[in-house]
Amino acid sequence: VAPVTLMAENESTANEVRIGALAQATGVTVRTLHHYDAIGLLVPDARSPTGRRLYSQPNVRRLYQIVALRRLGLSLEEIAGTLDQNPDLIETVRQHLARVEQGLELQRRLQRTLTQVLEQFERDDQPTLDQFTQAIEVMTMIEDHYTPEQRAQLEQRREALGEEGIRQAERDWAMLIETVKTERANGTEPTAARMLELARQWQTLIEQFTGGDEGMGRSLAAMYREQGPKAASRGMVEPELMQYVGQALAALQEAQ
Amino acid sequence: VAPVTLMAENESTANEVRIGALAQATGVTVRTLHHYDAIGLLVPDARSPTGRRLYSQPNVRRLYQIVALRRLGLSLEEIAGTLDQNPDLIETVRQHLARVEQGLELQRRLQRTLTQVLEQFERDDQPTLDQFTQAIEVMTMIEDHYTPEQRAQLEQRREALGEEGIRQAERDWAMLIETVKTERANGTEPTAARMLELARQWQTLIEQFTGGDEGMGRSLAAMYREQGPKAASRGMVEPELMQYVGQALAALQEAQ
DNA sequence: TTGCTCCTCACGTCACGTGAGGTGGC
DNA sequence: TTGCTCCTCACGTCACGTGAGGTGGC
Repeated sequence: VAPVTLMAENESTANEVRIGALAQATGVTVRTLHHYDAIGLLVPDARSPTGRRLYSQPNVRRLYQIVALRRLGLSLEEIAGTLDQNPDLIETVRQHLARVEQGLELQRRLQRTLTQVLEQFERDDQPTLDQFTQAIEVMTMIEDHYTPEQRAQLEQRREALGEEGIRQAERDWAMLIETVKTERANGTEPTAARMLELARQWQTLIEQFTGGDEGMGRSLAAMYREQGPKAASRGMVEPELMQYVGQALAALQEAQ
Repeated sequence: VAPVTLMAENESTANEVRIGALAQATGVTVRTLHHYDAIGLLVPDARSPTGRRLYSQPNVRRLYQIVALRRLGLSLEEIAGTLDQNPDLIETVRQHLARVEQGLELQRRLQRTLTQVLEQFERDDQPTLDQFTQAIEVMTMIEDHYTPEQRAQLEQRREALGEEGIRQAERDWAMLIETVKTERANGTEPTAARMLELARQWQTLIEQFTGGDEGMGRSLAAMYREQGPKAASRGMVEPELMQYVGQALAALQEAQ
């Protein structure tokens, strides 16, 4: 029996390749070929009497195709579909390209967010975790709600203001919000004269931020609408307070 | 017993949040919070007597931090490390940015490969799978071995040649290779006059491809060295034939 | 009694990597 | 007898999604 077995194994080497040789030739691992066999993507045409996988020439050709399509980033399932039901190849690749480009856009966004966050803290000492968290949320919100041009404008304005200017603006806002809160707690009507004056200040601060640009104003408004006042203002303004201020702003509009 | 239980549950709502409310407030799913609990990333400070998770204010704050860091694309493990052993945050982000940029470069490469492959077949009828596989391998090899400038040059040359020109070049190569194969099979010495003439033709075809550019020639040579003649020539030239031609080219050099 | 919230398993995802334990041919 | 190739399980990866089956408070 032994010689016959030997013959069989020897003869087969003519046209059939064993797994190790195939792996080496195509640059994939033996384990990968096991996997492709298991999922039915590439099942060797034959087995030796001792159970070894024997890959035929068509098997080898198919593997080259698999490897090539894998380079394009297609999933094994898509590859199987492409090879077995050969749908429109061009169309498959076109769709895949579209996916890749979407992914690229997301990555670029992430890159911008990371870069901006870094820039903001690079010269500072270590920021606290909460400062950091805030910065990330602000950056993400800006990416979500402003166009590239608007983002460039915001960047310019920040540079023009400088660190001190930004801090001053933050203080201005904090003070104004505190004052409004007090009035509300005291039961002042939103249409009262004192509140109209505060609403005017509110408007001025917003205009300082938008630079009087209407599109910027709309984006800001959309952000408050979609994220809610609390998130959009980084926790500084509760929804109820926003509504109160909204009434005062409306009254101011009418008065003008 | 019942009233006591009720009291406990009611009292706790003052400062502690249940999982549903927390999920809604932060925009994550309940399942995600379960997961963070399971891996120890965010373990609620308390449980109600009936086993419900009760998140304290510090728990909530931590979740906000987790969500923010997750937006940057950090893994949960990295987030845990950042929050618990607070290493240099800036440095962590800087390294992450570097990784993201590496990924971007790979994606851009893939995008180029896909675009080129598409361009090559878009106006044609459906190419065969093998033509397609070949094109992918060629594109990948070009991405691997040529600089962006060289790739632009190649692109220009292709456009200048036009489809017919490219096909002609391919025919020229195929014929020359066939002729050389025959000489070799006939036992012609690589230094024989007939072979020197063929080597001269070989050189001319290479120069046609490189445009006489030295850098391009070096890249081409590196490609043949690193990938092997068979892969680099898309199966047209076996290593033995390449060696034979190499000897003829060397002899030609000396003769000149 | 009927919804709603919450609980704990537990499997599945994608493409393999990495042992573990064993067999067959030089 | 010693390497080397090959074989078949089977667990692990990452961050959850998605049921399955059950409980407690309005």
